[in-house]
Amino acid sequence: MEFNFNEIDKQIKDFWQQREVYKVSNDSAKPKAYVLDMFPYPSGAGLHVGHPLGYVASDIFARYKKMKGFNVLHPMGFDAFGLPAEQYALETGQHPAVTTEKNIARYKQQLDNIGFCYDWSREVRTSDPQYYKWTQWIFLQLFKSWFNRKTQKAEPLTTLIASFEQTGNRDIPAPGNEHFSFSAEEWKNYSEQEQRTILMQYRLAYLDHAEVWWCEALGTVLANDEVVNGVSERGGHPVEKKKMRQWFLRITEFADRLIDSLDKLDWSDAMKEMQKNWIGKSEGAEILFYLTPSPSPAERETSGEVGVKTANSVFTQTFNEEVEQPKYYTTNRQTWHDHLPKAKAMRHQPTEAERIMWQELRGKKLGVKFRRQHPVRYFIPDFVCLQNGLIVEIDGGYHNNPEQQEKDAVRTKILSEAGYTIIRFSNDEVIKNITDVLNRIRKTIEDLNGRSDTTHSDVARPDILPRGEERRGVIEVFTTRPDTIFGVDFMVLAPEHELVSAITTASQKAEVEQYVAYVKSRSERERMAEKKISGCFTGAYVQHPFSGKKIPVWISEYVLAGYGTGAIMAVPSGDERDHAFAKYFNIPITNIFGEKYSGEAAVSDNNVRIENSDFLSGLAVTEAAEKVMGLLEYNEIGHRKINYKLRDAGFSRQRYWGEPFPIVYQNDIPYALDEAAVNLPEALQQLPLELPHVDQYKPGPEGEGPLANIDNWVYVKNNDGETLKRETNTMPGYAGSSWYFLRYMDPGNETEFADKKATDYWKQVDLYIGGTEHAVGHLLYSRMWTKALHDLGYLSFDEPFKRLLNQGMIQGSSRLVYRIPGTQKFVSSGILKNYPVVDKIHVDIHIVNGVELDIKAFKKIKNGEYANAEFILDDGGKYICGVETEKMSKSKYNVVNPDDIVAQYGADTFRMYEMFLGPIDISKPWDTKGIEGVHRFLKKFWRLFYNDNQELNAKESWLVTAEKATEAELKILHKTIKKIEGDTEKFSFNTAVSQFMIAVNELSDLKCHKQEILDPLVRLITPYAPHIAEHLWQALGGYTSSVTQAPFPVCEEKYLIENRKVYPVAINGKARTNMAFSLDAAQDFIEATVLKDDVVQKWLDGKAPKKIIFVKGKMINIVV
RNA sequence: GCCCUGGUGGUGGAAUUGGUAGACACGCAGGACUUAAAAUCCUGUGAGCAGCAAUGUUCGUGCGGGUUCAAGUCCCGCCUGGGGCACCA
Repeated sequence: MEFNFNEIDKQIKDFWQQREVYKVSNDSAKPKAYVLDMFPYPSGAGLHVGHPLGYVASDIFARYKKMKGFNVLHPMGFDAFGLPAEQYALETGQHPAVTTEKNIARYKQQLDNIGFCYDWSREVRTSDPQYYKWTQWIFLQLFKSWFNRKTQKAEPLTTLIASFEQTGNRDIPAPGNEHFSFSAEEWKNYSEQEQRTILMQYRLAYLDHAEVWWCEALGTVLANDEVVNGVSERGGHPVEKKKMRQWFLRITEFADRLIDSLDKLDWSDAMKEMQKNWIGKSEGAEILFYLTPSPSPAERETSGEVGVKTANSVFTQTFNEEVEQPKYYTTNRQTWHDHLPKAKAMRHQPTEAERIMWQELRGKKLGVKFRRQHPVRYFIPDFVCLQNGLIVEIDGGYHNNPEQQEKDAVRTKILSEAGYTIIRFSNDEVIKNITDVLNRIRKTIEDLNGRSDTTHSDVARPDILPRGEERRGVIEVFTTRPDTIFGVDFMVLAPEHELVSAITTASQKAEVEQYVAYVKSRSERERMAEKKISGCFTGAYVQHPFSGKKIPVWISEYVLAGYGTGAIMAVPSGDERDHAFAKYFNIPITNIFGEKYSGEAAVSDNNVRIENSDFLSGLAVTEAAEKVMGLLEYNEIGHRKINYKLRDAGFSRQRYWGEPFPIVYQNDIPYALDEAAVNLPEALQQLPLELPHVDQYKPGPEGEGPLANIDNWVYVKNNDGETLKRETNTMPGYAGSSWYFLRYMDPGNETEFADKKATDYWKQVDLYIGGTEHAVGHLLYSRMWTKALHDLGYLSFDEPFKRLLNQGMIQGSSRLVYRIPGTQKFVSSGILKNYPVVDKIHVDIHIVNGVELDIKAFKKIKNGEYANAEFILDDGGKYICGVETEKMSKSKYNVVNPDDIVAQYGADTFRMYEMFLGPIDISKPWDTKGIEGVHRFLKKFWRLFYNDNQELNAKESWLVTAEKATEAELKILHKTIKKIEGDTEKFSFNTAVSQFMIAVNELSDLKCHKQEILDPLVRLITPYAPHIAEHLWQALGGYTSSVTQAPFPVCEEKYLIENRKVYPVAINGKARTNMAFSLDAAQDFIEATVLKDDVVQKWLDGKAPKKIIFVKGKMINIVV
């Protein structure tokens, strides 16, 4: 009987379906295993051969675990919201729900063709209202929660509000707005609107502003993907960045936990590395640099610290130009605001010495007005007389230690540079001899009054900073190398930094604006990848906190607004990009590395000593950094800071086909539908908030999504008759995919996203298989959602995927034709070198035979766009296409449909061939050649059971006997069981397939048709080739159960024991001969025997061996 | 640019993790069966050199160095393919 795979596939599928062998129960005495695939987006192109690679792997593993006695959850579903369906709707008018439904039906059929063991009763679809009801619900949990940094957990907002009412936010700074503080009293006095604005700064799902690509011509917001070479992909229209109000998830608060709990996970190091790098934790310091008037011509000439005019005419400013002087206060407004509460607190708890001193100074007792604990610059000195710039400080006894003195020296220096005079007294002096102290203060006041030119420029106390006003007068930078602070030669702000327009001088204005406009058209990636250096001087200067040097402030696209503070201190001698920038713009470079710095390249080595750096000279990098950070903190001009590359996740899309937000706005303040404050009718509070039907998918006004066009949906009336506005954005693709693995556990639940009992039973996904293209995005978001749900008490675990296996991508092998630009002439790839400039055009692989183009078919495609094409053929008279390996996608016309392969070779061949292609985690192009080998193997396997002569019927051709198996046969079987089990456990599926081939080859050679061998062999191959296995299993025993429920065979070591080993014998590491020895032979005996060997003798050539290396069970090496 | 990952015969890949490089397949060549084809089976197949041959011998895992008795595997420096870089999923 012939191996008729098509018939077998069909029969076996029916057999499984009738018996519901894949139905999974949440109630079982067996141990559980959860094996999950990343669910697909059902695209219009259908499933291609790349998708099943991971699915086959997980299916094999799931089946294997089942046979090993586990209750296995192995579900499948669809990530059904997304941009392509909406694009398609825009083009054709077909509703995304309709096309999605159609695509899903096709996907399911394609998946079933391959024989996966999914329990379809657990299918989920993210676009199903019964599913996204819970996506919306989880969103609201995030909206109503905050991250408590003390407990490192998400908590309901109620705990935050309780804390505000008790102590204000002094101990709980708002993420990203740490300077903003209020008291309990103030909190209670805020209006509801103000309170909600504050709460928004804490919510895990919050509103903020962010830039999106905006295309005026299309009237829509575009995805990065839709912007190609700086213009829209559709139509090639210009695009620019536009700020819009968007939802965000505060994933940054979870950054540390996302890093730390990676240790608990069984993921590849590469994957963990990628996640860590994405989160990008780096330790360093934030440092304040105060703006200062530009240096005088004299300062410029003598210091030589400022660049001169270059070819790029960046220093076009003339030296005598009047630069607008910043207005000086004792400190800038921000610092004042930051310090005032602290100063007040200090006033209330004076030390004994301070109390005595204040009694003597207050009320102009010395003739001048003193203030106590009054912020000046970065400090809060004890007593200040603003009239003549005198500061009186009282030090504790600890100021005698050298470290403290050094810190104070810096403080004194900064204040002196600002024009203040500082006198210090110790506690003892004040307490024991206040008269003497006061005399000295009087004397100093007299001296100062006698001085005609009081140089300190502070005039008055500043107003308290209004809430929300940005920091002015100071540039804050983040650096990971505070040790290099004396090497700072210039500052660079991101062009979109909020201070840029404020600090730019009149003469630089035009140039800066031009540069900012240029950058606005550039994507972040372009900016990072750009090798060409560009930038622009703002005309502004800041003052170095330690040296007082005046430092020019530039802007450049290599500094990104979103990272750190959006500003850097540039140290050309220590940073490659800063170095290139300084060289390009001719900015003088300060060398702080001595001989290590050649003048040609920045010193990237961290194992150096800092030189030419005042109090840091001679220190190693880490010592210097510590010292600087200590000084910065003590003097309040900066602080240690841990910075993350990770940004909060943008969570809105100006699109139609996604989950609507269960949010309404009242007076522009967002509320959850069910919040009492907005008083919506009961019916409007219910989830799901269904996506309304639309007939048009055109974007709404002002870049809003299509939902904004539906007035009768957007505007709702509450019970008080007020009109509220709905959120018109929808959620992004990753919303639904961030928690779908939970829904599979309890897919039909109407009252919860999943029953706690179900999540407690299935817990984490034991094995998650998917492509590396999701390495960061999806996995990071899922991890965050799981953590949040765990913290809020809904889950007992806080990591979703215990073990992760990344399948490599199956790439397409694209075919290209080359057109001479502006013509209809196509050049064969063989003679391409004669035509240096050509357009590359993808052609459908189905009209290419190997690499030869079917010219007739080509002329017919695209409605005859190429009907008149001419071809410049190569010598063989053929048109040979170019070949490129790239992602398999519809747009590249390189998609191979698994259905075709299954029809031609059967599902089992397809499954095993995908596995045989190579290691699961390696990317490889799809290539059908070689599939014959796997198919032949299955036929050969079949012939162990049946004579495949077509004329014989099943009974006549049956070969299996009840004969007793030989030692040799048992050895083949058990070695195969061992290898398959080991390979399956470690996902080495390609070598497992090859072991099956070896076993079948060997058994065929032995003409083995014995049930004793073949019965376990059939069970062994079941996970890999379930259809043929089921058929043979039924034929073998007429079993009533399915082989998929049979036990996996067990390897018996007793058949595998070897007592001899053929050793390779090497001379100087090169194998020269083989010699067999018993495994328990003594080393002496082996060495002696080996040396007698003819071949060894020949290579020894009479010389005595220097050394003999014998590794038991491995090899023998003789060193001559 | 940054992060991750790969590079081994004509091709896909294997190599117990430092111990005989090329398992298992594809392809190709030769042969058997057949009127023929398909299917199946057998033999050979990294390259060079020597030899009628058995065989011997040198080279060989992207490139250049290094460590080691021994390197595809470890270290340093390059070249190069692929994936990701936050609105494709």
